[in-house]
Parts: sequence; C-alpha cells; structure tokens
Amino acid sequence: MGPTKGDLQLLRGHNRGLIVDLLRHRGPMSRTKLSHLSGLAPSGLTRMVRDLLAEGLIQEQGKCCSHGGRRAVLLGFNPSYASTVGIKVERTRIRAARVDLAGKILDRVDVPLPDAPSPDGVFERIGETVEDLRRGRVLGVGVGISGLVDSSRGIDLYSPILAWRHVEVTGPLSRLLGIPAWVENDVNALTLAERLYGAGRPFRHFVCLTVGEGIGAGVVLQGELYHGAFGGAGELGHITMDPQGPLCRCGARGCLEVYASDGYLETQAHRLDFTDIACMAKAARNGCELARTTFAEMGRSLGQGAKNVVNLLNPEALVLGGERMEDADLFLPEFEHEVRRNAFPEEARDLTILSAELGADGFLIGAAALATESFFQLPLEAA
Amino acid sequence: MGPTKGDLQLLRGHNRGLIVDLLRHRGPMSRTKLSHLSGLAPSGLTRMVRDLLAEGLIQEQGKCCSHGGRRAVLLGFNPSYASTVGIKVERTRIRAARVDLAGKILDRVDVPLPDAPSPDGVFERIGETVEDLRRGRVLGVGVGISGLVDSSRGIDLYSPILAWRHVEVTGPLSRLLGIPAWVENDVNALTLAERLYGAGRPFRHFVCLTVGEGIGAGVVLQGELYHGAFGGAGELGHITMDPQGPLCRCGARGCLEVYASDGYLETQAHRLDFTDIACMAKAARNGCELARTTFAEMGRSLGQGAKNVVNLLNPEALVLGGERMEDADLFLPEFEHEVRRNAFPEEARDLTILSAELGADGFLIGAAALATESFFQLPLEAA
DNA sequence: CCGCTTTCTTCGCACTGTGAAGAAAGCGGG
DNA sequence: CCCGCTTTCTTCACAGTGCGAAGAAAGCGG
Repeated sequence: MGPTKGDLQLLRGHNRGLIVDLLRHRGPMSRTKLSHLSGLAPSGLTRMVRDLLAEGLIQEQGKCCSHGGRRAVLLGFNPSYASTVGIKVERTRIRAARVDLAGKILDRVDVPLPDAPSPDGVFERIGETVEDLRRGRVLGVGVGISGLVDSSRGIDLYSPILAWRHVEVTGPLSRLLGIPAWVENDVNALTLAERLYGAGRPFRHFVCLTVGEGIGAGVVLQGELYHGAFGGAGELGHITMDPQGPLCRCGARGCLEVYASDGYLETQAHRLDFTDIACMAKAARNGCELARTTFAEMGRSLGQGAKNVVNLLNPEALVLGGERMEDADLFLPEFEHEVRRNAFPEEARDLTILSAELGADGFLIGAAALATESFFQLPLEAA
Repeated sequence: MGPTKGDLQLLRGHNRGLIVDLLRHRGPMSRTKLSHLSGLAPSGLTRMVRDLLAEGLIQEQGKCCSHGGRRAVLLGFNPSYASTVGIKVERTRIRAARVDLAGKILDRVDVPLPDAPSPDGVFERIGETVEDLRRGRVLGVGVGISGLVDSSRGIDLYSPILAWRHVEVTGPLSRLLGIPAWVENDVNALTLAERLYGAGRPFRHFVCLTVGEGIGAGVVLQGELYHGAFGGAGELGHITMDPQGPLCRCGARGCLEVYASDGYLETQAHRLDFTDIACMAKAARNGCELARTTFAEMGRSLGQGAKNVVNLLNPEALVLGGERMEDADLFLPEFEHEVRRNAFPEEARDLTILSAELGADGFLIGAAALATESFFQLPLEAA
C-alpha cells in the first residue's frame, strides 16, 4: 500500500493535506516557512515534498531573495495538475465550464435544455457536455441547481424550475461519467466560489446574499459552507418582515421577498408607468424622485432582513451578489445604513459589506470547486 | 516523550481521542465494537486500550452476553477519573459546582458578591470557591457570565450586570488557580450542557432558547457551539418584529424582547390589575380569557422570531429553557403553532420542539463542561 | 578562502497504524 | 468430556511517518 508515485491517488494523512492546503491557499513558500506554519519538523517535510513533487501536485518555482544565507527554494501548488467541471442547470439550458485547481475557467460550453426535462434527459446532456470538456485529468463534476438540495446525500429535494422532487443526482451522474459527482444549491455554489477565490477569501464567517428574481443566501461558518439539517439553511427570502404584510407566493404574509426582489421592482415599475426595471433604474439615475425611493425602499427592506442575519450569526462580512447588483448604486446606501442602524453595536462595528467578485461565473467556478475541495479534503483519520 | 503511564497528560493523537470519545458518548462497548465504529484494526485497539486502562481513564465493566463465542469484555469510560468546576457569576452571588466527567454534580457552593464588584474581587472569590471544592484531580474551571463574551480569547467583552468591559478572565483566573480556565456566555454554557447531557444530545444542529428576563439563544451547529465572529451570535432577542413597534431598551423599535419576555408579561399584568406574573398565570389557568391571551400573544411573538431562526439555520430542533418555562403550558401551544405555520414546509417538517432537561443546574454543568470538553478535545494534528 | 547564516537533507529512532496468525473463551453436539 | 465452531482478543513483524541531531549545500561578506 505504498504510494504508487505519479498515480492519481487520494491524499493520505493529515499533514500531507495540510501542506498541500498551505501551498494552495497561502501562495508559494519555502520548505522552512512550511515547517513553521505547519509545525512539522523540516526533516519530515523534505520527505513529503519529495513525494508531492514526484506526483506533480506541487512544483519548485525558483528561488527567494536571500536572507543572509542559502536562498530558499519556493514551492508552489500546481493548478494544472488536474481540473474539475462545474455545471449550472437552469430552466432552459446547461452552462458548463472546466476549471483548474486554482479556480480559473479553462473552457466553457452552453447547451439548451427542452421544456420540463426529465432527470435522465438532463443527466444525458450533462454527460455529453462533460465528455466535450474532458481534457487531461478531470477529478470530478459539480452541479449547481436552484432549490432545496441535500448535498451530503447528493439528492435534489425540490427544484421549482425543473419540477423535480427527491431526484438522486450524484449517484446516476457518477455512474454515467465514471468520475465523482457532487450537487449543491446554486447559491451555495456561488458562495463557495466567493469563499475560495472571491470576496469571501479573508473571512471565516460570512453570508453571501443574492438579489435578483428571488433572494438567496449562502452561509459560511467556521470557513465552511453551512447547510443546516438537510440543506435548507439560508432561507432569508422568507423571513417575516411584517406579519400583516401582503401575501407571498410561499403562502405566508410579509416575507422579505415581497419587499426586495425583481418582482417588487417590476410591480412598482408598472405602477409608476415604466416599461421595466431597467427603465426605472435609468430614471432614478436621472433624478426621478419616485424611482429613487422605490430602489431605496428595497434597500431598506433588504437591510432589515440582513440585520436579523447579522444579529443571529454575527458574521464578519456580507457579500452581495445576484443580477440586481447591476443597480447596486441605487439601493446599497440605504441597505448599509439600515444594517448598521441599531444593530447591536458590538456586532455591527466590524461588519464588512462588499460586492461579489466573480459575477455569474461564480456559479460554475463554485460548482467545480465542490469536486476540487472534496479531492483535497483532509481525511479525518490517518488512513 | 513516551507516555509516562498513570500521569495526567493530554491525550495524544487522533485515534486515541476518538476511542475515548466513543466510550464517553456511546456508552460501554467491547473492543470489537470499538474497532468497527472507529475503523481501526483490532490489533491497534488492544495496545491503546491497555494504555488507557493503565491510566485509569477507562475501565473494564464486566462481560456482555454471548453471541455464540467468547464473551466480549465491556469497556467503559471512567467518569471519576477527574472532575471540573463550573461557575456562574450572577449579579449578587457566585454559584459553583464540581462536576464529574459525565456531567454529574458532585458538590456545590454558593457565595454572595458585593455590589458592583471589581474583576479582581470576583476572581478572588472564585479562587476561594474553587479551593473549597477542590478534591481529587480537577482538570479546570469554566465560568459562565451573561453578556458578550469572547470565549476563544477568554475575555468578557461586555457584561451589563457587572458593568465590565473588556475584562480578561481566563488569564488571571488560570494564573490564580494553577489550572486552566475558560469563560463563556451563560446561555452558551447552558446550551453546551443540554447538548452534551440534556435535550440536545440527539442533535447535530439545534438552537437553545431561554425565555425569562430577556431572550437568549445558544446555537449548536455541526455538533459544536457556534460563536460567530466574536462571540455575538444568537442575539434573537433583538431581531426586528415590527419596524414601527415600540422602542426597545436597545434603542431599536419592535424588537422581539419587547413582545416576549418577563418585561412584557409584567407590563401586561399591571395593565390587567394582577400583582405579578405568577398571579396572572394562575388566573390564566383558572380560565381568565384576558390573562390567557396575554401568554398566547407572547407565545405567538416568540414563535415568529423562532421561525426566522428556523428559516435561516434549518436546525433539527429547538430546545426551550429559562425561568419562564414554568408557564410553558400557557404559551407553548401558540409558539409551536406559529413556528410551524407557513414555515417552508421542508424545513419545519422535521423540526423537533422540546424543553430543556437540566434546569438551572445546566448553567453550572455547562460551565464545567467547557473545561471537560477542552481536555478531551481531539488534537487537530498528530502530536 | 574562511567563517557565518540560512536552508535543506540524511540518518536513526519512536510511535502507531496494519494484516496475519494464533491464543482465549464460550456454545453445543456426539 | 472432548471436539469443532464461533467470536473475541492478543501477539508479532512490518510499514509509514513523525521527531531530533547532525551534517551537507548554498549564499554573503570580509
């Protein structure tokens, strides 16, 4: 059971994973620095690094400037060691991308979907798409779908856009493709991407909010995506703002989504005789007071909802994404004001509010990252 | 650096901790069963168990009934191996208890505190109290205080009842006592106790709500207390129920605490010409409609707040504690109805709602458990 | 060229994991 | 009572990987 060098194999042992993770996330560094950061003795590192170099997972990347003695050899993670595929299933199409181990998109493909597709039909399309993208060593596939997903069991519990209920995803897919498959709620995938490669990098605890058709939220706690008991965490869109408010499509009254979503903006736009949201946004930017207050109201409502999240979870940051962030200039000031106003001071003081960095690519990068992270996951017991 | 047998020492190595944890939490079992559950080979277990027996951490506890072959020897954790001390600092007194490693209270002491005590004064009292309780091997001391606590740094950030701000607690205390000290928010300590020894045992994700003078919440995610960025997680009492509601002592409007706390009940009691809450509760139980609706209203408000928690965190259970649970019969039905009503069905379906099991002792048991759990914590790297 | 620093490697040893083989303990049938 | 069967636990030799100590390699500066 020795290491069959050069072969694709799961990383064995804690410390091996620890070293690779340090190189993945804290950039190139010397063996000595690795030794300090990991707490391992330099002797052990020499042996481990020799193996990792032989396997191609890491590379020597020139020498560091001298500190008065022998110059340190920089070791770097090799993002081209392998790649993963990330997929987003939408109502009418599949978006897919092959992504390297550092989160960079290498190739991409879009394929259309028929109306109300069956699970097997979608899996087949995904299969073709992945084969299309397959190049070099592909470690696995991650799929993002809107709705309720139990990612640990690989099941789509409920997808409104595809009208699926309790559909097994990862089982059939990994059998079809011959490589591991993962499935995750799309906003969670986006959140993971921002966590690893985007605005969430500096934070151990943050919440990623998406504003668009609905309101989504991905929650990162202790550095990891938090799913809740069965994948239903982060239903920010349906917290109650006003028990006497208007009816929401979910059946309750006064949900946040009623006051802060594209639906709200569209309703208001029509009421104010604008053809669509874009029109109203333009007017707002040209000084139309009514249009301005519409966006401001939405910002305020969103802020009130987010304040609850801040009070409950005490995150370090809020990361805002989603399509409506195009008009961030029109509602962000009110949002921020509301979040910080009267929030428990201790909590809100250090709260950072920033925009997502990866845009719509984040969905694909995050989906691919499901496979990547699982590959590099530290094994919990020494094997 | 070999194991100096019989000596008090930190548990080294993952698997050693894993085995002890299995015996601590899953009751007595044979070496063979341990081998199955841990994934370790039986040969390794023999060696490890020999060491643990020699150290007195575990014991042989008779034999199991036969399965058709040699009868299995049951191994059990030894809760008398050592003890820890749990302390709750209140406005006028200190409550303390020595607790064994299974969460059973062995001895207890109460000592009064002067008005507005200085940190050093309190530490001195704690020191005397712990010396009083010191018997056998005491692994450490845990302290629970209401208010904002940064438990990872051992600092009381803000305690309204003691008028402390940014007071270092664990540093001075552990120097004074010569054993490790921990500090934690009191409701978090209670939550930990319920997690380990009470109603929260079966759950990996749950929220413990306390209803009384204020509303407190302790959050357990992935089986562990969640603190947030700096200990401020779980501020359920100050989520906004109604932006236009009455002013709260925190400065915001329409906080949950305004609608569901002893303060609310007292106000209503006076308005209805009852002398106090107990009186009103009695009347409610005797059929007084006005008194009944007062409690029912509180239950409904609490339920609305809790629904937000359920939507955001998707826990498996809510555990309800605090002094006001004396009157649980008067508000629990409305509470439960409201939590489940219109909550996203998937989320609420499997939600369990139950009462805390440990009562006021939970604060002490949980505080002591801070020391206990830290002693048994799995080391993250093999040492 | 020599000494000094820093970086990395080699070496032997200890701990703890593994599988294979065997000893120990209990059941039940002839 | 003995023998075979099962299950449980132990012993043994070996491998992987951690450690510290010592030393080699590489660069700086006089």
